[in-house]
Amino acid sequence: MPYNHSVIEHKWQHYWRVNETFKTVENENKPKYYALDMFPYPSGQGLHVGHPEGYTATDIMSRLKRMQGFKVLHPMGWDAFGLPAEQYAMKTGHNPKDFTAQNIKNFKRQIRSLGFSYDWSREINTTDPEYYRWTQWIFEQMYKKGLAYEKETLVNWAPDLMGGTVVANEEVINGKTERGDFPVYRVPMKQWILKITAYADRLLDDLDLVDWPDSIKEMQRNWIGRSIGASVHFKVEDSDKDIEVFTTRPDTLFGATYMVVAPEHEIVDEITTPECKASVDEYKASVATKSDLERTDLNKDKTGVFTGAYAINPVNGKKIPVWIGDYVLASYGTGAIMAVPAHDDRDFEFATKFKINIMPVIEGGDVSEAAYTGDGVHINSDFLNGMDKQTAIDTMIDWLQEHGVGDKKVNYRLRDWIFSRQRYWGEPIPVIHWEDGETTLVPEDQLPLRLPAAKDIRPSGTGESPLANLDDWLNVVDENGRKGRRETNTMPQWAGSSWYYLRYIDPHNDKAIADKDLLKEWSPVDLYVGGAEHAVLHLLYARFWHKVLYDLGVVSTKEPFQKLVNQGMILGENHEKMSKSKGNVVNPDDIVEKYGADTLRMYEMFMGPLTESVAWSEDGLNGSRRWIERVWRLLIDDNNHLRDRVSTINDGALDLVYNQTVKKVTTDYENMHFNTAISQMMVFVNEAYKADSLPLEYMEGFVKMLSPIIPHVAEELWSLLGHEGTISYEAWPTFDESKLVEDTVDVIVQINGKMRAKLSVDKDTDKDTLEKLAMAEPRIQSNIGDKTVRKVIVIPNKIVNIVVG
RNA sequence: GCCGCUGUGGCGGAAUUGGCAGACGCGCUGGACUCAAAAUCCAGUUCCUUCACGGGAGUGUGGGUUCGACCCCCACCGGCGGCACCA
Repeated sequence: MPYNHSVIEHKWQHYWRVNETFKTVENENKPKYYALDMFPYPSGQGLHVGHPEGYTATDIMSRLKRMQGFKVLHPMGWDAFGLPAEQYAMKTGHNPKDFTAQNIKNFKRQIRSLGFSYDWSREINTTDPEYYRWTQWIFEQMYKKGLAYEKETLVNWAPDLMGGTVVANEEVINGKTERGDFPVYRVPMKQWILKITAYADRLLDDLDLVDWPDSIKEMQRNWIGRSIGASVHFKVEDSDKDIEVFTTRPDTLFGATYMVVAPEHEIVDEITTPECKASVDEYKASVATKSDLERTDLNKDKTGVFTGAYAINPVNGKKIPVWIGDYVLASYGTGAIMAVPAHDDRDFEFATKFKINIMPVIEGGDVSEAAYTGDGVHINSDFLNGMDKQTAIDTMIDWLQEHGVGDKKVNYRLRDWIFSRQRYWGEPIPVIHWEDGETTLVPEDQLPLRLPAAKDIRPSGTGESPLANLDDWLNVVDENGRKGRRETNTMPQWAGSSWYYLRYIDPHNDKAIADKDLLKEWSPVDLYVGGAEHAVLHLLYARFWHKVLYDLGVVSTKEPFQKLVNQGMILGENHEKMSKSKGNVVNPDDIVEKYGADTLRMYEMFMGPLTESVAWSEDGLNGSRRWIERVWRLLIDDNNHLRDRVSTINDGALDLVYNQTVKKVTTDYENMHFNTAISQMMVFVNEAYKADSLPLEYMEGFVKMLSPIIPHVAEELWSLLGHEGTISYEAWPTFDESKLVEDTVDVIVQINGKMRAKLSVDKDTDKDTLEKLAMAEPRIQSNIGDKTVRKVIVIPNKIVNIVVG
């Protein structure tokens, strides 16, 4: 019978399900392996062919490890809060809960059809109250530790998104929202904030502990953006006010010829002179209405106005003007800078435009042309004269400390995480605001604070979430009759995904986020696979929460994800990103139906390295299908019986290639080089087709090696080879090193580095013999001709290179 | 602009430590099987040159180190990703 994917795949998926083949067993005396996929947001569009690429990779690793004697945790779940469900609900009047449940059902059907070895008894869903109960619990622990606080702050307000909502810095791309591309404005609002900056150093330094792609580590380092410098205090002339600045170049303090303060800085109104008040107010107003995009991208031209005030440069007592300008950000450092136009490009541009004095303090460059930002000998700098940059920096910091006007200081580009969202479909923040001004947490024993059912979700119109419309839920009264109002903000989508990998370890625990011993047994995640788009957002937040839980004694590892792999993108056949509008989207359902899940899995692993982006090819897919059929025909005849060629007779013809294949496939799998592992198995099959007899032992080993990639076919072949039950826990094949040793080797003979002949000689033939044999080759002789042999390099078993000239 | 990655046949991609460039697959060409076609099996397939043996060129470009470079170094060009007034 020819290979019938549909019958086989249904048969084995059913078998795995009823036998609970992949149920994780705890407390077994085996090494553990935790293989995790980034769980999906169950969108209405269903699965995309990009999803199974990463899922297949972790599935191969899970199946390999089981056969290598590991206990494996390989779960799946749903990151199901999120914007699209709420948008859909608002548009249609449906409930996001029902809509989400329906999408999950479809996603689960699709994922199951691909034959992944998930332990579905551990499935989690971030929108399940029994799950978000613990998301809220973690928030409460943060609140108690002072890591969650409310503050009136400048937020990224996107009035056109979902009836108006606040988005995190990380969700703003070029001054527009990541989702939907709406303009973002900076407005003050009271928000919940998580103090991620308190962990900045550890988030940076502990990157050294994990095995992640360098690019991701680098992106996180840049995002955290630690810079070391100094703070310097400048007195405002004729006032008791003081302006503190942060600078990485305290060595250039003698070149500071003016200061700039962010327009939003509170000191602006205090120091602005009456003559300048009108122009300052006008400037502040114009800045306030600008979106971030207009302040940055669209307007590279520097703007600003003079406040009328002067500050005193502490190092030389000179009077310098204080300006305001929006090129200084209120949110970084102290919101004020000392400007050194001679040695900073931005200050140079500003000073040139406003004709402010430019004073060089380092030799090199020409300050009439451009700022000089390189190293050099300091000049015009009193006690720093003659020093290089680093010496001058150290000397100046000492001076500032001695005179009490400054100190060494570290600053971060990373800002605290604005955690509130003005949305319905998210975890309610478990907080009550009382009429007397007190703010309390919902007591832990009353968690989860459930999201109220709502038929009609509408924007509140006030900038608050739709929860503000739901009076029954909103208003509370305590035992003393004190009235309170629930927090109407909900958590961002990143909340549930910041700790889900822990819940899989003990998903039904109603006493704790997970049992402490089980957390110890399974942490950390050994392999985490997902897209690079989460490089900073999800991965930084999850690391932050993990460290908080570490400090609370909940988890025992410093880092959550030991090894991280980013799979590449699967592009459309036209080499462009798959999208509906381009019409190049491939639906996995169609592929599974027509070719089978095994073909899809095999093709996605064979098309190129896991980490690279590769274009889809229907021909390539078809080739994978044909190879599976070729494997099938190698072993199975037309009557669905094992071929007679498969027997216990071993004539030795396949010894070498089989042992090579076991060795290469094993190491390639372990290094996740699936494309080359497959090509080695293809080589093996090509050899097997030429062999007279197919030793049973080798065929069984081969089927085992196939099983992580094409598990349904492998299970069926395993049965046809005469075995009962599943192949999933059979011992991984081993190779015989002695069979890999060949007695003769090919040695290349080169002339001036160009290959001219090949010698087939006994292994370990000595240098002299090799040289003589090489010289005796007719082709070598004719190539040397009448030229002089200058030198002969001989590397036994490899090469003879004859240098002539 | 800055940071990181990347560049190999008609296509997807291999090449462990500096040692046969192009494994494996797709496509294409030829042969076997067939009345015929499809499927399958076998063989060939970097380019130029040669009937052939052979010879020459060749891993984005230019240079360098080396007996020998896809691999190491320098400069440049193209592609992808990230950051982008962060003082």
